[in-house]
Amino acid sequence: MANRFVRKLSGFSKLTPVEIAALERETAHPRKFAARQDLIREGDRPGPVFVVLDGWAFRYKILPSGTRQITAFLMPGDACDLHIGMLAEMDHSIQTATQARVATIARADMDRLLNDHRGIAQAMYVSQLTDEGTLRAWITSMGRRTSIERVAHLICELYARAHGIGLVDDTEFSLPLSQIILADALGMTPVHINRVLKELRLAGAMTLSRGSVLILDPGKLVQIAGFDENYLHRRLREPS
Amino acid sequence: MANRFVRKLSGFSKLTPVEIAALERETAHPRKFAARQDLIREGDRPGPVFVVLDGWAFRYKILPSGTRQITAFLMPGDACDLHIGMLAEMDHSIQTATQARVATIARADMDRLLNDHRGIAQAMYVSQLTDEGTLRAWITSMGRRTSIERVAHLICELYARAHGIGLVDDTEFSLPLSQIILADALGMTPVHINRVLKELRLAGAMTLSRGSVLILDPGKLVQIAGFDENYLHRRLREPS
DNA sequence: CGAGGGGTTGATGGGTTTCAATGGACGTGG
DNA sequence: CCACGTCCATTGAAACCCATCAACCCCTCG
Repeated sequence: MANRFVRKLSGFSKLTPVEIAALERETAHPRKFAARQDLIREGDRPGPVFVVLDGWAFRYKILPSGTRQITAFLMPGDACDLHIGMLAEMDHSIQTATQARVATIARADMDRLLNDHRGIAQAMYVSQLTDEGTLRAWITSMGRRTSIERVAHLICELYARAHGIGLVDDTEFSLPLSQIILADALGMTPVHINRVLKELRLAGAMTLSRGSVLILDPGKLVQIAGFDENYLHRRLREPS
Repeated sequence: MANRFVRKLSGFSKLTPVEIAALERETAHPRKFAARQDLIREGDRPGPVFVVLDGWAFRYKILPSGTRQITAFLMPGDACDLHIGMLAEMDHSIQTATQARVATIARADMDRLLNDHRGIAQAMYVSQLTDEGTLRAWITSMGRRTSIERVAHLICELYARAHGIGLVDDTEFSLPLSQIILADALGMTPVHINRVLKELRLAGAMTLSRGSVLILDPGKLVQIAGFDENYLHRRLREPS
């Protein structure tokens, strides 16, 4: 059974058995990290590419005032930027949210993967465009959606992404993130997140408890969020 | 004299005369667009890569309610994503803000540029990482900065970017964007943008009038914004 | 000269933050 | 096995930032 990374990339491009084997070879020796550990910090000189195989992590920035803004969640299968090694320094930090298994791919190995395997390159580039689309969707949420719409939209996104890598059990999936982390991702206070979650529960749309989301009414949740999954680019382009 | 696109890429990687010539050849025949014209719309099938040589454009998304969120500004020298042609459909729209000259590079030509010229590939990848860093900076602004900090931060960013392509005249630069456009970029209302600009003017930090920004007190503006330009990646990585 | 787009200012209301307090869940050590 | 500390979830009350509504001005352009 392929690991989550292979599974995710397979969703973006048809991979040959040789390509799958190459990816699994490069991620065969992950390292274990405890929760709340920085993989890399803003200002650090970038090293190898990180690939999260199990557990959750997030990208974040700290402001002069000390407040934190989370800019992305990394779930199993997600990787940081391919060309990270070209930069002089990181412009953000990455931290584990839970215990996690993380593989690293050295710059030279990454270049070889991209050059030798057309399918891998294609999948990774689409994956990168999806990450950018997600950043744009987050900006749109923060700028123009109300707090309840924002929360609903994030849950829809995480559900769709978890579904893509086989992490969803019917209408339920594991979301081991505290309300404090959700607040820092959505630009809200933990207090208000709590009230909004209560509202979504009372509306019969969804519940979040003990680290797991239960979707009660998918249609209602999507409608509240105004969710359109096109930015996740799960549909492959057909040859013209 | 090299065009703005070449000038911008030169800031990210040392380009050989051959590479510069190749870039100029590919962008030698720009097309003129009037203001307020969509270059491409959400849902469209992507075509060639766009390169803005003169004038301003922006990426945006429209929500179900009809409100607009701008997710990025394209100033002279900026391009849309390199691998846009791999996607089945666009997840956002791009529109000119002013009259503009825009070149297009076909997918095959772009692949050739990237494969044949190491310097061009490097510059474009760093440029892409910069775009992503900018998206993260915007998320951070929208989530955790007050309205005056947000406005100041955006102006700092645009100043720095304009400076990089030689568009700044000492402490002044052209910013042909209406307060309505700024509002849709910053997740605020035009009314409130207006009040914040007044506040920045009264504080002696900057003024914006008749399409041009005048920085009165750079230190004060940077301090209000909490601006750190590291995410623009203007410092090249030194060999290890 | 009228129409339309953009900039400016005032008054009002509401969505979120802030401050504060309580209780539950969990792990650790006595 | 229970006491204790810590982290997190939850709820209430009050303050505030910003959106909303509305009016008026200026400028440009057909």
